[in-house]
Amino acid sequence: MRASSRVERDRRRRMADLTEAGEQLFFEKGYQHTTMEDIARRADYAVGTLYRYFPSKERLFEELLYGKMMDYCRQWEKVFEDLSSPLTVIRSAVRMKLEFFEKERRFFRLFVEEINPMESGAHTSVFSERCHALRQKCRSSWHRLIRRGMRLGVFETADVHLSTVAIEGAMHEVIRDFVLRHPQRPLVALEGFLKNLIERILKKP
Amino acid sequence: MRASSRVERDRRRRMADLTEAGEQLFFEKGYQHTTMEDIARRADYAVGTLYRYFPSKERLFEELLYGKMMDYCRQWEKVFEDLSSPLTVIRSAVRMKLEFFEKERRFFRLFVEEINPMESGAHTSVFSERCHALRQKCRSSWHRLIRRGMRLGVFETADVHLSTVAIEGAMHEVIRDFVLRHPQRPLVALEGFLKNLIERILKKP
Amino acid sequence: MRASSRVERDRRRRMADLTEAGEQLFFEKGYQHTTMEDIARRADYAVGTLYRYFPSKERLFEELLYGKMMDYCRQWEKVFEDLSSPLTVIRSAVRMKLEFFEKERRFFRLFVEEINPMESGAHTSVFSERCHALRQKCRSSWHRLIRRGMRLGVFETADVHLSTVAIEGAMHEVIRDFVLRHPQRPLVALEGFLKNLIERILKKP
Amino acid sequence: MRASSRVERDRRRRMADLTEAGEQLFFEKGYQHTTMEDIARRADYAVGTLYRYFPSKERLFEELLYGKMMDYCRQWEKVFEDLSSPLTVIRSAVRMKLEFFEKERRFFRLFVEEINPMESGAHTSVFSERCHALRQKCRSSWHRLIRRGMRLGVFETADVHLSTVAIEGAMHEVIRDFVLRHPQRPLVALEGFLKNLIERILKKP
DNA sequence: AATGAATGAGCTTTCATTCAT
DNA sequence: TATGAATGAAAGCTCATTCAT
Repeated sequence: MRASSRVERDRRRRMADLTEAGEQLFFEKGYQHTTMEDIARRADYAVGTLYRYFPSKERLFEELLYGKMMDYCRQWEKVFEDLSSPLTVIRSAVRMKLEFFEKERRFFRLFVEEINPMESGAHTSVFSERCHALRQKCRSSWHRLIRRGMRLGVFETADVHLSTVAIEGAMHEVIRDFVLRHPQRPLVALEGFLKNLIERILKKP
Repeated sequence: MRASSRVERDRRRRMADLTEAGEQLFFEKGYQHTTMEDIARRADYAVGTLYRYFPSKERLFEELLYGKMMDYCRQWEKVFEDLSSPLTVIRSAVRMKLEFFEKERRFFRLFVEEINPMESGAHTSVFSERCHALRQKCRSSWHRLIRRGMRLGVFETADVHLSTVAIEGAMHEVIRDFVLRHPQRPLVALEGFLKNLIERILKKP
Repeated sequence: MRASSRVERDRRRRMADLTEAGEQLFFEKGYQHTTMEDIARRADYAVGTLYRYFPSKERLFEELLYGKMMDYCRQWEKVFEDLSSPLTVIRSAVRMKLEFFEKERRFFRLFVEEINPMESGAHTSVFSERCHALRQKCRSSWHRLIRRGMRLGVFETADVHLSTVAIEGAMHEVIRDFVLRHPQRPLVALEGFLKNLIERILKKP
Repeated sequence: MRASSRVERDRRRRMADLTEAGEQLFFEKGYQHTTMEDIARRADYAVGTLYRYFPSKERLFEELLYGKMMDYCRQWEKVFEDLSSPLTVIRSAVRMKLEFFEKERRFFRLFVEEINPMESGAHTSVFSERCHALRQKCRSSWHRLIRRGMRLGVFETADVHLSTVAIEGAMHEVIRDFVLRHPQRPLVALEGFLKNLIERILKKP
């Protein structure tokens, strides 16, 4: 047990090394222009080794993506466990999202450039089932919050799912625009605007 | 002059043939999986001919994109020339967008899957200067409308640019979600929701 | 018509160049150890060109094989058109086979080493449908001849198919053994033995 | 001696485990498509261990082949020790061959698909010297039998070596054809045909 | 101007073998 | 002695682009 757990831990660490190298390179050169050899070299392994850990380039990418989404999701859900006023939760959610994307600025770029569109993916299979599931989970938190707000009479009655989608679309686009325009400025500058935006979308006047 | 204009006309027609073939195939198989030979064959030209009209695959794509954006932009601007109540203009704009994307459902799929993310394009050069310019132009119409609304006291005071970005992000995401969920239903079903959404974002309570 | 026939002819010639290079190399190094690049280089083309003519290495091999089998089959059938005494036909067939394999010594080596076993091919798909069909055709000639000989009372009654198979197996093994033992001696030395062999297998005592 | 013989016995057993696993896999997936890792896993050893017992994949295969050929040879020679009428010996030999191949149907498939052609082996070295030697030994039995038959005036005078080769070629091809056509039927069905075949090839009319 | 055969660098993936533990 | 992670050369195949006709 001792031994196998060390083995397992080492394996995890190596996978992390490799996805880390992948992340760097995907970010620097884009998914298409990153080769498996690039990644291997960056991580200081041989190509063959890569294939001992990931069955394909696509799956390596998926693993990286899933890992980040897990992190994000965990934090997101923690925020929504808070059962105080919906408006408070929204503020926390906005802040959490900005902080996460701040820390993962590189990943966010990757996300909006390559991953998000893959979701619709008639032509790719990178956005796997389990990634979809995570996305659903995050959206469900929104659903529950919005429904609670409606029951409390704080939020206007409207299509819950569409509202969620609209809010996410708006936030992502605003963050993206900001990142592109002000690559150096901290995202937290958007906090006020986004909080207001969501309130306006949801709140009973 | 006579002759050269006929020549020019033929040239345009051929370019249209080729971008049309490209559009079909990019939609069917994705940009990456469409080859120049595919396009040539579909349009019933030779590969070499393609290269007489477009210097590269990327530029062919760009041409296609630019053409669609021009169409879109022209209609968009016409809508915003209307100087009646901002709320009326919004309703027209929503309807126009939905109708355009309805007619160009294929293109819209392409847009959200492949083009939109290219905009940020550290890794591609498909979203050209002139495409950016068109996008700016469309956004400017929003800017002007929102400012007018503010002056009229109909709209709340807020960051004009960010509001524009938020509205566009929200709309695109809602449409995308709808298209994926209900590939057959007409987009016009979203009209009410979107109009309300924008009003809530902008209107003074 | 004129032009397209020239084009077609050129294409044929090029395919012949390439299969010829393939044949040489497959013979020299074996199928497995011959790379597409080897073949391209030998034929003085680029790898890509190879793939304009053959969709895969396997299919290139199959084409080569099929071409040879066609040649063989054509000559074989001509021999069996002769309706004189079955024993005369057998003598012609033996001579024809020896001459063909003499001319195509290289190919015969390839045949017994790599192709023949592929026929059973649980693990390969090089021996295509149409190759099977050709083999059937050749065997049918034997069938007909043997049946005729039986009707004429010259041949003993026995299982026609099994007899054919036995004769072919015996001939191929004898030729193979001879080729390996006496790489320089002409195959025609086997004529007498093989003719006798077949007669003994078939003839009424 | 005591200890080392136990060690030696264990070593034998392990080698048998490994060749057994190899045989299964070579049969299931073909030599080319079977990897050393497959074999190791099937036999429940580590890859490295495989290399402690066999210096290469090729040699592992050779070992397997040699083992089977030894078995075959031993039985074969026993049959030919019988000094009764040559025709009786032929009948026994046919039966023994059919029984052996029946029991080792898997191996026979492997044999005709992959091993037999390797013998001529310009391109492989699997059919080793010692395998050749065994084959020679088996053929020598035929030689002796045929010569005895000639001396006894039962067999026609003919080239002894070529006759042997012809008989073996015919038998193998007939069995192969039968196995492919009737994967389920017992090979013993061929006994009559093969015995007759050989008699006709050898017997004085 | 139109053609389409030719190019060849580049990709992802495989697997027999090694060697530190 | 047994292990199995690491290796890396080499394979088959693709396709944007060129250029002689």
